[in-house]
Amino acid sequence: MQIAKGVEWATHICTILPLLPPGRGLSVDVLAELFEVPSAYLSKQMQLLRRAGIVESVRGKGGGYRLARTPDEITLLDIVLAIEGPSPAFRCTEIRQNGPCGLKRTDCKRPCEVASAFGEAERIYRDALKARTLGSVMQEATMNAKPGHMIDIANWVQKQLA
Amino acid sequence: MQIAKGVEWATHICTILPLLPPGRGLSVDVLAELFEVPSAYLSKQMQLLRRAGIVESVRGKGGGYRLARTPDEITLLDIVLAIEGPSPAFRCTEIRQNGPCGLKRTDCKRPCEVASAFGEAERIYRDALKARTLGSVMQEATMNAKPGHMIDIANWVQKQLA
DNA sequence: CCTTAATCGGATAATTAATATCCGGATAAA
DNA sequence: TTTATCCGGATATTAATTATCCGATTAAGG
Repeated sequence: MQIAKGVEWATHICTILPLLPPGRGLSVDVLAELFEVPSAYLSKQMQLLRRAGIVESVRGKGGGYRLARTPDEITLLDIVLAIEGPSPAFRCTEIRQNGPCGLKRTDCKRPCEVASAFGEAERIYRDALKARTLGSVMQEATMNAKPGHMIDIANWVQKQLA
Repeated sequence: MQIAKGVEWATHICTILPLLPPGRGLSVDVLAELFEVPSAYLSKQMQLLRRAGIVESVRGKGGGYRLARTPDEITLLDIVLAIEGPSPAFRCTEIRQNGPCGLKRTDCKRPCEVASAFGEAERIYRDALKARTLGSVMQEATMNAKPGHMIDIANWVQKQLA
């Protein structure tokens, strides 16, 4: 069970975007350089974030990406769902309907108990991600950061805009 | 993020094994037939369960697999860890150390806040799986099952032993 | 002792998912 | 018009999952 790398990238990037002056955006190339990730692939991830309404894009010269909502209105679950899609991690293949003792379709109105159990755990997982906002992650990161580090980033970002 | 199919198979199989007479085991071929899953691959999954101490194997003629503990002493987390291994789903690649504003290794004593947030959600997920025993899943399945279905399975299993 | 039925574990192949790149088109600023 | 940027489709590469095969070992039963 692996979470896509794009989730890590997207989350870090979303913690950086609020450092921008209002109305401006950061290009994919700048973001890719900031975190040393492949630009063409990152571009795909940013498009997923945009379709999910987490970031918005400005096309053309001087364009780029910026947050579409405030960090407090973005949860980690939003990011996971944007990058990985909505399908649950546990895939029930209904093997209870297989084999010599398999149940008939009509006897399977209720979900399989095994699938239910894993589904419930996954619901709890998603609730935990839903309860964690980007804002709270940023706040924690700012508190723990080496003094001046956030300012360094903000300055570097500013320089890229010119 | 996908959970291996083997987790589904293993869980269903572990709910069947307690139907065996004490001291007997079911062969991989019989188990594979019961659920219509590929026998050679299932064999690998059963070996993983054995190494995790969830089932025990008896080699040679008349041998097979049986539970190594009571269903109440086996949790869904045990099965997931046995099949998927212990590594967490979220992989932190320390991208905070990358790029022009990257932190130095020595400034990264604490875990990254992004990784911590996802790690905490995963801890909650695992706790949920740990709280769910095979016994409780079996109990629920028995209550919801079509009357006589468990007996059908038990009878079919008996027949295979002969 | 020999045959049969079973697991064990290593090697390997096939399939699918994740990661990554490229390019032509659209858009907007200068 | 040129330049910088996102958009989306196509495609390639790499890794993970799924699957198979086979020789070795073990144990039961005649």
